[in-house]
Amino acid sequence: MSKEITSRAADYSQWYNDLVIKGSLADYSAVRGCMVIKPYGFALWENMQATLDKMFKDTGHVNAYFPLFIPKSFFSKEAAHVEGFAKECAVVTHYRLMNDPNGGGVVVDPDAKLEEELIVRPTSETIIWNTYKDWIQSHRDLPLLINQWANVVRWEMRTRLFLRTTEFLWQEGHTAHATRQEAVEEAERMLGVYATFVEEFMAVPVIRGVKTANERFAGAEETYCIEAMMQDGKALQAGTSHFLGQNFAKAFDVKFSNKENQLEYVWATSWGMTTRLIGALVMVHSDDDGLVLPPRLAPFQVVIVPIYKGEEQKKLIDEKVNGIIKELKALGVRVKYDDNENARPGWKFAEYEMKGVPVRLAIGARDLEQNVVEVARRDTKEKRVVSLDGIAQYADSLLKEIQDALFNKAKAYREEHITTADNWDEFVKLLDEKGGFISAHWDGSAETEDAIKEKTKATIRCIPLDNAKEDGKCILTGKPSTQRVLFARAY
RNA sequence: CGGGAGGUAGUUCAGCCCGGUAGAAUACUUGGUUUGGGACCAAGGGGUCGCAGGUUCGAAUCCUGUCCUCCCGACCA
Repeated sequence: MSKEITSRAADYSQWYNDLVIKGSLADYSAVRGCMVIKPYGFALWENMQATLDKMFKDTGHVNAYFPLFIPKSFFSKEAAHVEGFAKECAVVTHYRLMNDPNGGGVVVDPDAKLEEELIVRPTSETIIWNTYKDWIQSHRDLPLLINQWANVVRWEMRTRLFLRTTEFLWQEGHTAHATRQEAVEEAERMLGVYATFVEEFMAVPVIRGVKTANERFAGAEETYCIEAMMQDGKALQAGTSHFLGQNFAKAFDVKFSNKENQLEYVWATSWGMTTRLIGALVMVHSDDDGLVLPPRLAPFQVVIVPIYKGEEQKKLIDEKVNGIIKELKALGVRVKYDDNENARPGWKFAEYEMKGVPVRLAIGARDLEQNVVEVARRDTKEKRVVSLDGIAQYADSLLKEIQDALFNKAKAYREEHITTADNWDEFVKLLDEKGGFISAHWDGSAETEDAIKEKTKATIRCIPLDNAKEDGKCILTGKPSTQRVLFARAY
């Protein structure tokens, strides 16, 4: 990487950190690599959770909860899985503290050593499949469609707010099926759910695809993914859905009797989305004035700021605003009336822009006289004076307009940043100067993929699902290829 | 784990090179005036300068060690 690109990346990181912190989403905590999600950020997460949870239930899933701790031995049952996760786990070795006999503090009681260490889950496949073994006997027990909302811990070397924290919140779906076909369909269905959520609610366009063998989840036969493009031209994996084949069923001996009374291993999927998506939201839509949140997920969709001198004016404004709030709520709009006397209007304007509230209404005595209100939209920063008559409907339709505008803007940016490259020089130049996805031929071998990563830091983000077949030559080796794949530098 | 930067008031940082009473902005408290884009005036509270040693009459400042944080890389959702 050139010096210039390195410093640009650092600037972008700084920009991103500032947005997250000043936008009141989260902050660093006292614990290495962990963050505190603040109430505003958590409200955003709750909206995301609620939306996804409904989508899961609409597709037949139910929620359950499995333990935080996983016996170490469970990890040795699936070889590929342990290979993928063993290096980055927090391990519980003791269960008691004691006063330090040498003075002051508290130390781990050496007598309280656990017989078998417990792993703080980095993902729950093992504990869940150990449980499924007891739950599945017959084809009548299938399919088993379960989701869990939980926290997991991965001891990553380097962390970034939301994008890669030591502890993060997520949902993980774990399903069991009688046939390969059914499991594959489930994995594809959930990828569709994710794509719909990210595009329609987060207003972030994604590319649906499958991972190459190198990038596949540890223990999966196929990993489906959605890939998004950030404003700095780097890619971000926004969700994955795995077809696990019979790997975990075999590792944990989960068999069922089919209709012919023959024992078969079940077929599995798992799929997950995390608080990382909040980072994606920030990186895709925000600008130098702060966050820009999509209306469908914003904790507050409309904020109303009164401007007044004296109690009398305030009273008149309150009266009018209460009516508007009622109408907005009837339309299902999340609205906040900020009549806090301690902050002045200008301060509030800046504050809500920083927090990314999609629509702001400013209403003062002057407006009341003329029966109007100032409407400001966050995405374009456009201000317009609008009649108070029908203002709720106006705001509501403006929210929909903003939602669409955000998606279209992000999509236009994404489209501009998918470029084809037909030879190595072009490929490298695009990566260094433009970034984004680069559509290029690859000979299909893991060695070539590794070599490209080694040379450029770019990885194959995905092989798009609707990929057109096209004969060509691999950009690195010149060997024949049947289709283009998407490369990018990624988070 | 490698490379870089840094740890001083709640926060952001100056002071360090060249040792001599602990600073600014902002935030906070009180009072007043303000209120259409982060107001102003006045008064006030708040820091064992990351930690431990060393040099010195004297250390935020120099030396040694150590811990932690951020950024870049490797790893990853």
